[in-house]
Amino acid sequence: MKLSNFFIPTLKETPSDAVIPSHVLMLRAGMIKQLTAGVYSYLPLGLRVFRKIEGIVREEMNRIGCNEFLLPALSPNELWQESGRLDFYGDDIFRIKNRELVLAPTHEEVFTSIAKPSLVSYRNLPQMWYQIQTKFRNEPRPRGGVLRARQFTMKDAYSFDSSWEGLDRSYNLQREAYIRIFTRCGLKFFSVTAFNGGMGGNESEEFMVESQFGEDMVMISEDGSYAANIEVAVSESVHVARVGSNLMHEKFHTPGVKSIEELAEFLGITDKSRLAKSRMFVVPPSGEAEKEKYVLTLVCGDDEVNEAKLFNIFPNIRPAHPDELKSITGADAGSIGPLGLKSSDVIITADIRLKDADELISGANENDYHIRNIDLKRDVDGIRYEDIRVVKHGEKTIDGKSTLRESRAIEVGHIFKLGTVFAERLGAYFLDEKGEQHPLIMGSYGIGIERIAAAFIEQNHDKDGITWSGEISPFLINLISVNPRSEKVKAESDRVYSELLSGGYEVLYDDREDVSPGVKFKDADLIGIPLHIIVSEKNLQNNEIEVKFRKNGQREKLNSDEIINRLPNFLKNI
RNA sequence: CGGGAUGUAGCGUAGUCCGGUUUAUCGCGCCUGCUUUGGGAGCAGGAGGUCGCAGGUUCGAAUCCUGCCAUCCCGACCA
Repeated sequence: MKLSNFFIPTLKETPSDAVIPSHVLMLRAGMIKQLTAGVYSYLPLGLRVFRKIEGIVREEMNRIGCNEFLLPALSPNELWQESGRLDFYGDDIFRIKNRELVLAPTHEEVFTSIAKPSLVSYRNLPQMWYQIQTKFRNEPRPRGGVLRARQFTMKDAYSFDSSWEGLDRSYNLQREAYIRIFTRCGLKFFSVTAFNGGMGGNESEEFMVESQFGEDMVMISEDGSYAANIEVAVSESVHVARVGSNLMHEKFHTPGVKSIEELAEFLGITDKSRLAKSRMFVVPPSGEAEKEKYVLTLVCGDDEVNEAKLFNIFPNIRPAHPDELKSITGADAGSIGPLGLKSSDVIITADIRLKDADELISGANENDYHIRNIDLKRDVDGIRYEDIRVVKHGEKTIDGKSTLRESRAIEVGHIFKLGTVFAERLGAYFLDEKGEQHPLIMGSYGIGIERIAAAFIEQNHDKDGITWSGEISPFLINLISVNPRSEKVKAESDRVYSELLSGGYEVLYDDREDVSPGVKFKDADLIGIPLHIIVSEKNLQNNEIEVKFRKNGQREKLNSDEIINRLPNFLKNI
């Protein structure tokens, strides 16, 4: 490709809207251009990278016997009502105003609707289907360029099995394909156990790239034996010891005390573990016959409730609104607790750290009053103990052998075992060997195409620009004709270019005549193609041309035929 | 949706507090000519603006007031 007719609008200055390195560099290297918040045009150079990533994904999906589809982005409301997700997604789904259609944010429904009339016998199973397609999500806050966009490309795959063992096999095939994909893309990555998002199913793993600009918090053990999204992470639980004094609980006046910090200060203590922190949640009714339920959570004063963990115990749970709080407890936030609740429909759930703890202090469900000497074992009937707290940096792993470190990461892929939720909701059943009907057992597997590119750039850049390597580089070689106005230089660069092309190399040829050498070198470093070949008057006097490795800046001057002969070796080292 | 910030040419910006020699600043980029060609060239000339939008105050508004819109950041949210 000749740069003189390839459109790469590089920018000398950092656009003021971009903050994180991958976003800045994608804009500066002319890969993408923002159209509106969270929506990007892919320019020729960026598209080349995204297409390469798609190519790798496609190869690895095909390798495991996954069938490529291409489904529409437009999708009838009816289908989403059937699965219950029109309401579930709420404002996050784009709706078409003049038709009963949505722009699909994902494709479980549509794929299942295809499976339903076709995968009707165990003889049709298993099947694995995928597509690489544009997704639309009305993200409340897009950020980081293509890291979180409202329109983006996703590889989404779905498996259909007739048994749970079959699901395990499909899941593992996908899992292995993911490892090959991210490895081929040149990412340093790891996987973590993850939140299933409340969509049912059991096992779920996210593929993560560690980055200070990532949106996910993960807990990683120092010995590498454990990694989990903070939403599900567990640690060795340090129990609050039972004192056994059997002191009677008593109410006391705490004027103006609203937070655990204020309570600790009021009491003049620093250890907050016995200050039981209470929060009220509401569980919506799951069926017509059911009533709304309330859940009061208790964690140590120095802990936080993990709402994702809570969601797994109580589906669709949400925090109570202030007015609900008042009517359920009789008090406002800051004064609520497990004793003396106004409503009798409250399930009290304490974190396992507080199992059978006593001498606790909590709100009295009366503004400006707290109660001391609460004994959960003695005073709270029907209390449940669950792991509902957020794990903290520096805690021990659950086996006590290593220490957990908190880190940020970019999620580039997510695989999980959906189970039968969708098949049941959409009525996709098959007959087994005995003629019995069962719902299809599904798995769902996603990869963010642009996110891989962004994550790669986060891991591979320096002060001058991107440092591509491996299979996703837009080109392998950047041929720079330092001064093509010189007949000699032009003739030799043209000759080298055609030799490289006939050798099957992907070459970006900077043949621009009206641009100074400095601009060419700066652009080459910014775009970051791994190997530069430089043809200049100076070197030609010694009958030489030059190779430069973008990443480490190493250079070598040699006769041009020799360079071309040694290219396979040079390219091995990038 | 809460909190913060910003909006001036393709990009980056000065001016805004304290309204008036402002014909809106400067750099990059762009156009023309000449020179230049190993790290974002030099000289000369030139084009390019509803100062986000709408209203208001005023003799006079980029500047003050009101409303709206857009973009970014933090948070909430994000199977």
